[in-house]
Amino acid sequence: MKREGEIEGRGGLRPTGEQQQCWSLQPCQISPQSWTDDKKETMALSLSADEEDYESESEQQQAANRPKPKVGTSAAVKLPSNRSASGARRRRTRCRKCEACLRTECGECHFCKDMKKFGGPGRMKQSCIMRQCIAPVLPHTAVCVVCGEAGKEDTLEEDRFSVMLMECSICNEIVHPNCLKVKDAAGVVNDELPNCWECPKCNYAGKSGKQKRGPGFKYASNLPGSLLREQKSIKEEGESTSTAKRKPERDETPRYRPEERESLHRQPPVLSPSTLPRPRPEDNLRKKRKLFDDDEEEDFALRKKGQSDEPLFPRLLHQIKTEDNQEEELDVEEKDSLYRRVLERRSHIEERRSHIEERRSHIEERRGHIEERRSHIEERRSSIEEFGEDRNDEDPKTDLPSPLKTPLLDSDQSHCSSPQAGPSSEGGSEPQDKGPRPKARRKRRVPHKELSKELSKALNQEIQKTEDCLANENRQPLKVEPESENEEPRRGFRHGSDLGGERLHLRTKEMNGTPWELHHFYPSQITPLGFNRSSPGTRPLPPLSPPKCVQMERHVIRPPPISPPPDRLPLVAGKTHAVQREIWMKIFGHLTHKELCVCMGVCKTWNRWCCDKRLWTRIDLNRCKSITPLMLSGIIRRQPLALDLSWTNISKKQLSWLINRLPGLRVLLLAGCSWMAVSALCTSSCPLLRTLDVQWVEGLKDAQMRDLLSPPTDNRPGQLDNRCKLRNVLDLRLAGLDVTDASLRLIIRHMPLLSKLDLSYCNHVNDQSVNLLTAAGTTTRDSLTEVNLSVCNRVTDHSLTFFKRCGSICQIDLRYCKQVTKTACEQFIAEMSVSVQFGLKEEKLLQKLS
DNA sequence: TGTAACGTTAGG
DNA sequence: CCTAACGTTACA
Repeated sequence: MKREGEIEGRGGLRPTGEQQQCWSLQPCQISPQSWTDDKKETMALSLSADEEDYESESEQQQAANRPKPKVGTSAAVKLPSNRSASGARRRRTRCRKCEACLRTECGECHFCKDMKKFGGPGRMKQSCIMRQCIAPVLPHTAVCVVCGEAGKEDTLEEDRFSVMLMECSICNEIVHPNCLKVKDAAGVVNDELPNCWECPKCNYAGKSGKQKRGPGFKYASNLPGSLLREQKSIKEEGESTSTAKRKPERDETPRYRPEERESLHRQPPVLSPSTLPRPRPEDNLRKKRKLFDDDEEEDFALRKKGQSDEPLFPRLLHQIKTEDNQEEELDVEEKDSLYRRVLERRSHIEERRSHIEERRSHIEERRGHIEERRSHIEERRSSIEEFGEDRNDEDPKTDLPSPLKTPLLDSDQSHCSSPQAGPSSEGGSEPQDKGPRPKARRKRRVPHKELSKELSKALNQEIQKTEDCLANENRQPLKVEPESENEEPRRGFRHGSDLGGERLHLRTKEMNGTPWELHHFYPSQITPLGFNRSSPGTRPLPPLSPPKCVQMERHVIRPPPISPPPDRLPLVAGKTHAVQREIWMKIFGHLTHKELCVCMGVCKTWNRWCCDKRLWTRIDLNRCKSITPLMLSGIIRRQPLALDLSWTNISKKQLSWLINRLPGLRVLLLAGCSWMAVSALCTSSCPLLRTLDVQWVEGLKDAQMRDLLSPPTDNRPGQLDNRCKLRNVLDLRLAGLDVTDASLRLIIRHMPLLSKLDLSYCNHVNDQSVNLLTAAGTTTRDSLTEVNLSVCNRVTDHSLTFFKRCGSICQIDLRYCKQVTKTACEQFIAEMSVSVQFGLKEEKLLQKLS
């Protein structure tokens, strides 16, 4: 019943011209301007609640300019005593219960500033942005147009719906559903607004009114902190929210229900349900549902988004929350889109944050390198001393502030873990607690501006020397492709560095790590609220805009140190700790990455030990919203074998840069990334890659698959290799891609070792595809051990006969394949039992019994 | 198209 | 009566 893209201004009710004709009980006025909205099926309707006794001069004047509505057959009934007469819309009022209503005015927003109490002229007469009611209610004086009584939902526990007042968003009539004569016709409840529906009369007449919104939308959408802007932009960009455009997409790609999601071992994103029935007149009256449960709502909002002050979000959640299954199914799409909007907003903020962070860390990095260079000189002077020194010796705790307490980290933490972090935190319209932070940050930066040009020039030279020096020493590239040099970091450096930060120098040097490494390794820390894991089934924001990685090129990478780490922990007076490094390593092996990061802050030796790549074989940045250069360098330093960058908005450049520096990478997970990013694999070689996960990569189709599998375009000397870049891939995950047999042919040809293939949710995959994979002469016929074809609706029972040809097949996942029957699976088991014993682990999930 | 303005309503 | 602010129009 809800359709996307219907967010509109506070004007709310906007009947179409057609409706307007049937709509005639009250004089209504259509402004000329509103006709332009007609295309969007919207037409402004100026209605006063009691127009019969309200005819202001201005209104009368205006009326002359407006097209007059056609008056219906029935005479306009003036019901001065009954303000709920059809056509006259009751103004809604605050619910006084919702999160927004319970807030106090922010005093900072546009409207607050206008208020007299905040020293403004008081002309705008609008509610504080932060207080715009989520669930505006009918006024207490509203009564049923039929029986003239008020809503009685409070008095009756049972079937409250029939006795509560419902306002039709089309004809504006307020009635008790029970008081309606036509009982078998369907009313469609608008679950975005309390007591709002499309009444049976209007619904039966096929009128489609726009849904009323609560107050606040008109303005909120244009002010900082509003998600509505994003909604709007979504609507505009590619029309992704329009049902018209979504429908074909829906037909192409199999979608699934939330409950199915759980049962699949991988969790692809929530997409639209395959069917989204638009409520039709013949539908029965919707079951009433719990619309506004504040507690639950708040709780949910907190869980999903953090303690946001953004008023829209709880509203969005209303839409998500439903009680009956049918509704739930309907809402998946809505939920998806809503979350996308939320996520989009969030990612935007994250992006900006990370940008700031990047600049700051860049400065840190450079500082660190200057220091490192110094320490290199020191090292040459007395390498023994270098190894012998204990951190405490050279840097007593009294001098070195705890990393957690450095301003930088303070601010990092405030970034990352602030429960306030959220869409609304950006625009400065945030109330109360938001104030000090930006100011504090600005304060820190004040001295930066005092940097003299000469000083910065000298520093830059120093940095350059350091970089050169390191480049020579480490035989590893220190700078990434310098082609897109950007002045931004330099500026940032000039204005943004704090030369007095000797402590920072020390810290950077001592830790040989970055703030990120030490404290931000994990997404749960990086992203506010640990949002990354909270909604496993939700498709995160498609990486529309890759992170701003302009600084990346300039970001210096510290490779793993060449000199072996000390075998024992140096103590004071040249003594060493009794426990050997390898023992420590065993202990560290039991720690989480987060804990390792803490350990890295303990001392220099631990710092090096904890960076041992054995402890970091798998780095998981799944759903980490922004991948910063510091993270990239952290990854390089640890040289993981497995890297999970799924659902991140990593850019092509970043990924390309990474892969080229991770020659030993075995597992690369890029689910849900953009094709733009994934295309980095086309030009880079990762010969040892065993697992490649590109499921749900947007825009990855046959043509892209061809690029991915064709020999590298990179023809640098020594890299000339006509073989497929991914020739050693054993495990390929293509779930949710629009790939056809053309891609499968390429895979068969170029991935001779392919053992596990995930084609779930691939709508184009059919029996012929299975035939290809198992055809005589293909390597996949014998190499395939696990094939996932779940939710491939074109696959039928026939595929099972093809699988009989597979020599090594151990698992065939045909769950949720509509055309695959249980009988066929059983038959497969029976026929295979001659050579191999198979069993059904789940319905249509065939597994070899060992 | 976005925003300022304002008449008027709702609640107390 | 007051204040708050909804829903609309006018205008830049």
